[in-house]
Amino acid sequence: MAGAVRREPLNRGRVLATAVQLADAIGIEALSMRRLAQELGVVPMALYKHVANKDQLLDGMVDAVLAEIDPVGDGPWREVVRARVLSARAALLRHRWAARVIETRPVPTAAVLAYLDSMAGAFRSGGLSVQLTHHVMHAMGSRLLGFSQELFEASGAGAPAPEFAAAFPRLAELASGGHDEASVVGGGCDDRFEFEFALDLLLDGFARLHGAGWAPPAGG
Amino acid sequence: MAGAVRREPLNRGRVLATAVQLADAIGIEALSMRRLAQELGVVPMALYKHVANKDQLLDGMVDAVLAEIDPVGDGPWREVVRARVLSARAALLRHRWAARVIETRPVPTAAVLAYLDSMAGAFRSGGLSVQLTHHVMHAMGSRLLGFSQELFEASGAGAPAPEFAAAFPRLAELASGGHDEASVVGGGCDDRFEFEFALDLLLDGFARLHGAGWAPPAGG
DNA sequence: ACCTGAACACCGTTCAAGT
DNA sequence: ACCTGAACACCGTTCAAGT
Repeated sequence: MAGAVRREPLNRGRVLATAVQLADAIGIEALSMRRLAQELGVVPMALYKHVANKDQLLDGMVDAVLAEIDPVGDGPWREVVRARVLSARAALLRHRWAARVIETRPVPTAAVLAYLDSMAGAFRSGGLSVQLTHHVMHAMGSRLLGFSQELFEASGAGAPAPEFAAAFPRLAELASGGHDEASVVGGGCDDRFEFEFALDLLLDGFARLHGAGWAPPAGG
Repeated sequence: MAGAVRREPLNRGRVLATAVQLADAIGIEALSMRRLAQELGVVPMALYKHVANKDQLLDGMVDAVLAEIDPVGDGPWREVVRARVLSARAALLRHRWAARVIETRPVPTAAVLAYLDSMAGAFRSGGLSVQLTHHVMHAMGSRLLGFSQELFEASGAGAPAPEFAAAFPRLAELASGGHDEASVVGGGCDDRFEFEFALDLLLDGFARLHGAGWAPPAGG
């Protein structure tokens, strides 16, 4: 107990793990280098010995989240892809800020590329041609990583306000009628159902094209 | 010429129009209230008479871009939706920052809701049930507005670097083989083709479900 | 009615030191 | 080798004035 307790020295892993937890807790927009330093009981500049700058911190945080996704499994390509995407989705739901950060990063990290590479491999191993796999990867887009941005938040409350229904009648009828009662506990909508609906629609489409011997359009 | 030239007074429209142009020119991340004020030859605080804060400025900019999208046309729902989505895509390509800002806004503006309402109306007018329209709107996600985030930029150069190909062989083969030569001028990939591939796959899937009398799953 | 100036509480980051 | 302190050039925004 003589003098201050000797802090265990920082390292990159501790910086990243703390950044992930802190972003989970306070949101990504509130995560600053200064706030993170404070959380670690350190002066802001101490972080720069372990992380080149804030961009590299964000990249490291993304990689930490990706590391939580299950590896590709065995079986028919459709099931392999489906299971992995849902595993990715589970990881991103544990860290709500991650989808936005991934979208925002200008250059993908090696871990993101490795993930995408393994997904392309799953389609190719299933027998899809290079060309079809290329288009399929684009068509999946962010769904490969288990997310797709929502243009309108589920917005909690069951029935829309009267002014809303008057101004946007088509949206209002969707909000009230989109799910049968059994699946809507307390109003709102079943995000997992919506995600799987689109995912399966896409996978069905890919399977159909593949089964029909899809080839690039002749003209160009 | 006696004294300073009298500046014409600011108004909300001029603030928003200048903000849109400035974001086109310098990028959204460089667009600050201070930089915009400078562009208008005015002190930063002058803006706050016409726009409550930066969030409201961004909302106004989004609405300005949405106003460039063609209204819904006449015809079969599939064609109506397809044409409108491609019109939205054209508007968003004119303002590359807009997709990111739309994704980022926590609450949709009235103009965004009106747009979505009209798209829901297009599906409903085509005879799709409320339930199917609900899922269809979710499945379209940001594609309703003509964009879908790319996890990897087309990344210009035709053939991937050798180190890349070694580390990510499945991605490398897609990069080189994804398009036939006629459609790939100078390497890279045809974004419009990819967008329409996914769009048509989804629309085909919706039409198939609708034609087959799709109803919500029995169990819940 | 519209614009200004100074100030506040924040950012990420550089540089030159401390132990 | 690792951490610190002071400083720089930025943010968005409030408040109290100016014309």
